[in-house]
Amino acid sequence: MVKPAVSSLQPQSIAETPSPPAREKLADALRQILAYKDFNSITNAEISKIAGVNESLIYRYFTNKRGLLHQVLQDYMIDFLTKVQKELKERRGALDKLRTLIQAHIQMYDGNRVFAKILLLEVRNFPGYFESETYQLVRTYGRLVLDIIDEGIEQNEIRNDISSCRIRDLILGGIEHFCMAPVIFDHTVSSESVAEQLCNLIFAGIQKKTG
Amino acid sequence: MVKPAVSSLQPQSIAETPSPPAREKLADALRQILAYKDFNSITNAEISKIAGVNESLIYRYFTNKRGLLHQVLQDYMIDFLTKVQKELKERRGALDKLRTLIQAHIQMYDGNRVFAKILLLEVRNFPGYFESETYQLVRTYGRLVLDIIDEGIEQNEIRNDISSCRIRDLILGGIEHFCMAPVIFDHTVSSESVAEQLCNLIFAGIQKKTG
Amino acid sequence: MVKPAVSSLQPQSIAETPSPPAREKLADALRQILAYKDFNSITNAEISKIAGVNESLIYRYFTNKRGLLHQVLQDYMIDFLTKVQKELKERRGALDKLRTLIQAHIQMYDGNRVFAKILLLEVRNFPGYFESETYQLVRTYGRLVLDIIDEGIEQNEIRNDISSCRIRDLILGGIEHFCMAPVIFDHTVSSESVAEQLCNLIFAGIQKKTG
Amino acid sequence: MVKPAVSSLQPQSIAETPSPPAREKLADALRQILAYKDFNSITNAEISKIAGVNESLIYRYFTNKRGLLHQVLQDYMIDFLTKVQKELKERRGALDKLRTLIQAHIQMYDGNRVFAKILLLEVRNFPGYFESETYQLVRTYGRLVLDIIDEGIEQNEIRNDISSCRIRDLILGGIEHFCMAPVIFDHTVSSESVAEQLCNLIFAGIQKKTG
DNA sequence: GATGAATGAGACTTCATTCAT
DNA sequence: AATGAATGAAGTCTCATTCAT
Repeated sequence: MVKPAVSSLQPQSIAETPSPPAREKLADALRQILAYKDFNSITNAEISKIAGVNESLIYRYFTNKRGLLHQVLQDYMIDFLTKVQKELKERRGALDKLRTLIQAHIQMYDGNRVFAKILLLEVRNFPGYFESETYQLVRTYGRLVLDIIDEGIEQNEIRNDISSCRIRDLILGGIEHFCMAPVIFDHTVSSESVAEQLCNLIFAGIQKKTG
Repeated sequence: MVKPAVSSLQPQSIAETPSPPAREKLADALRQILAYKDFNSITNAEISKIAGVNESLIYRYFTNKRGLLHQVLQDYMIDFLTKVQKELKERRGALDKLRTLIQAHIQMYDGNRVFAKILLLEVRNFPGYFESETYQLVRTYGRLVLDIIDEGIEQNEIRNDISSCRIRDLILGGIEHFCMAPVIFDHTVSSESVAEQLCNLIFAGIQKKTG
Repeated sequence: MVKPAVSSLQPQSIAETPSPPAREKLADALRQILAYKDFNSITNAEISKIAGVNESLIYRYFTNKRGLLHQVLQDYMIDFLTKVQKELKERRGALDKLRTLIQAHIQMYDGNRVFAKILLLEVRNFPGYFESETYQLVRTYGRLVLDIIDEGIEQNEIRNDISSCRIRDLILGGIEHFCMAPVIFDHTVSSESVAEQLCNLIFAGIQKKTG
Repeated sequence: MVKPAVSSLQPQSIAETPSPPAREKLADALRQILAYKDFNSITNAEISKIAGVNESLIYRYFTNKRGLLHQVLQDYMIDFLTKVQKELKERRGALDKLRTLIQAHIQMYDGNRVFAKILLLEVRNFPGYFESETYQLVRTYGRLVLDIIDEGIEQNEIRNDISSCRIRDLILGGIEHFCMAPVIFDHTVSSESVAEQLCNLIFAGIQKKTG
């Protein structure tokens, strides 16, 4: 009878046995509706109606409505991480890698508004999120950025008098803050020029003064 | 009577006739509960019980539970804005002003966790927020930062080859991203040293290269 | 979603798929409580408690409390109409039919006080009632009476110098006015003798003077 | 804390010391609103706003909202009774008196829709009504009709084989039933011709067969 | 004679969630 | 693997009514 504790979100493990159709249909439906509606305003009834499956299946497959949201976010996150890591493999040097990452990040926010909205607007207000497996994936991404910065410091590309965490905060925070308004008010973004400007600013701040 | 549109949350105007005690009691109660509970988990019953007033007064004075939240945020925001503007009056030069502002901002997130949580976690997922009078106050703050940067550009303190908006995004985004984790996981922050590091980074990025 | 207009009380259609137990339980409960309490004094909580089902089911099955009342009235009305029509089939001649109908009507008011109270006291003050499907049933009954009178006029049993509507008003109004006090103050009625008196009076008034 | 028992309606006595203005304003306001709105949909706030006085005065002057309604009805009833009694003084013979009364009654329903609606639709569903002083006035009217009928029986104008109560029920019920629809759906009534028809019918039924 | 704040209560509405089948 | 009924819990909303001043 008690509300399930927040921590009981059991996002399904990443590799899954052949999904029963209903599972995928529900995730598809939520993605589709999130394009024009905020999560709180979406009802289970709506999701399952669009999915064409029974409402209770949300509970069978995703623990609850939040779990479904987290699953959708997780799927997007895995795709994004995979893509970024692939792109980074072709780069040499921390600054080059950062530029690539920043651009990919902004492009993602611009090109996948559903992903962006979930990440920027929909999950943060739910305390259980920060204990979820999904959040661990987001932290993985944060560590990836941190690793690049640390590599840059080691390679003398990046100044070593400032905590690398702070540098990462600036990069990710800058990107997020910039993208927030376009995502909220549905404006497009010229991702390349913005990435260029942000890199220009950040690199000027973090680059090691040679000589 | 038509249902009030989300945007009509009607935050009370700033200067108010002697507010009835109940109004203040409700706002106090919500502030108090937000210290240990997220907004969604707080019920109207809980708020009014702690306030020691009748539940329906939430609707009389704040339209609904969200409106009460927005009012609380607005009260904090007004205090913060007033404080920052006062401090800025004693500063000369854009960089000095930015340093003052960044430090005040971080100190606020550190010292007033309820304010910080509302701003960083609780309001963004509600679409009506971005049409509220409360959000306009937040934008006022954003413009304040922008004005300082523009002043700095005019005075040749800050480089003019990057949009001032981008600079602002970096500053505010950096602050927010840094403060996010401490706010979520209830860690303290050594606001001075962090402000110092962020200023150091940002100023290196935005300062006009002389010569 | 727009608030449902009063007229959309949506009484369920007469022939229904196997009604879920809860639906019937709620109707039963209201009938039971109406025996000793007026509709306005009955709360949703009381109805659902006696029904042993959840309060919200009132809204699922009947739109609202009024809708439940109308449904109960409609069920009674259908039974009554069916019974009267069956009895009338065995009668020949308008006056004979009227006598049968008048007696059945009074007997119903006497024997089913809940039905009587709803019809005489509880629905009239609600404007939406007169646009409801339930009210249409009541009008159907009115037309039935009218048809008998018209038949009587055609067959020269009933005078043709007075509008048949007026005759119907007299019959139905007389019955209602007579039954009002017994219903309100819970007195019994000797329906046969009263029906006899009313018929005697009315028939004397409406009969065609032969010769 | 308990709801006042229905019987505690204390309609003000008929002759009153010079009414404070507010009292009359409230009654006027209710009369005015009842012209286009049913009693349940009218709020105290609305009444007092239109009256231009404070809401609480309803309680000072009329015990509660119902009391105000009853007072308005009572005022109308007194006027009506006075008028009818005056008209009757000029008539001789029971049938003549009944004709006068029936016509006055229908004319009242037609000419004063607020009075009609209160009497036909708004008070009956409130159990306390039947214990109120106001209802006693209505019964007074009923007795007046009865007295005329009894007089007619004594004078051999009216048949003596039927209870006079039954005759009264037929008269008053017939009038009410006829007027119900016009009042509900706001149609006008040609009171004279209707009165004529009803009298024609009723008199044919109740007249003593001479010879 | 009057006011405005506060109260209590109940209707209404909507959901997420659970459960029996 | 799925379904539909039922539940519990709040938020929302609106009032009549009371009370202190």
